[in-house]
Amino acid sequence: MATRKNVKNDSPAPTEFQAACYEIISKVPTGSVTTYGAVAEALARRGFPSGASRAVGNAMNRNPFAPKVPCHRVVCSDGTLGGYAGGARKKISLLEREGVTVKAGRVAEFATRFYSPN
DNA sequence: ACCATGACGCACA
DNA sequence: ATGTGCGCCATGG
Repeated sequence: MATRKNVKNDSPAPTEFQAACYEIISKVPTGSVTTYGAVAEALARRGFPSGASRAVGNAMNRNPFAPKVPCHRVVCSDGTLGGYAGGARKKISLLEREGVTVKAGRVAEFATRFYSPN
């Protein structure tokens, strides 16, 4: 039985940053959405550098727990969808399936749907 | 240790 | 309202 350290792991353990991201996103309720920037702020409150919205996107992209972790509920600050590892189409499906309407690549009633993580 | 990449955000024109 | 450019941070090679 090879020791873990000698085995090449396809699913590397998440960094502290990523773990924090996933934890935060997990709190976003069904039917609501949050933004990369909002998550970044929550991270800042947790001691991480502020303004890491882009890094958050990176973490989502590498999210090994998708769709366990609802990363599809994370959109851009202007209400546009942003990206999705499974394809934009997929992201839209998941959202609408949860009651979130997407119109012209943008979340309908964005301000109302928006959820601020803590 | 350095350079390149990317699911962002914001200011400007 | 739309498009372009620049800045920011965490990762991977």
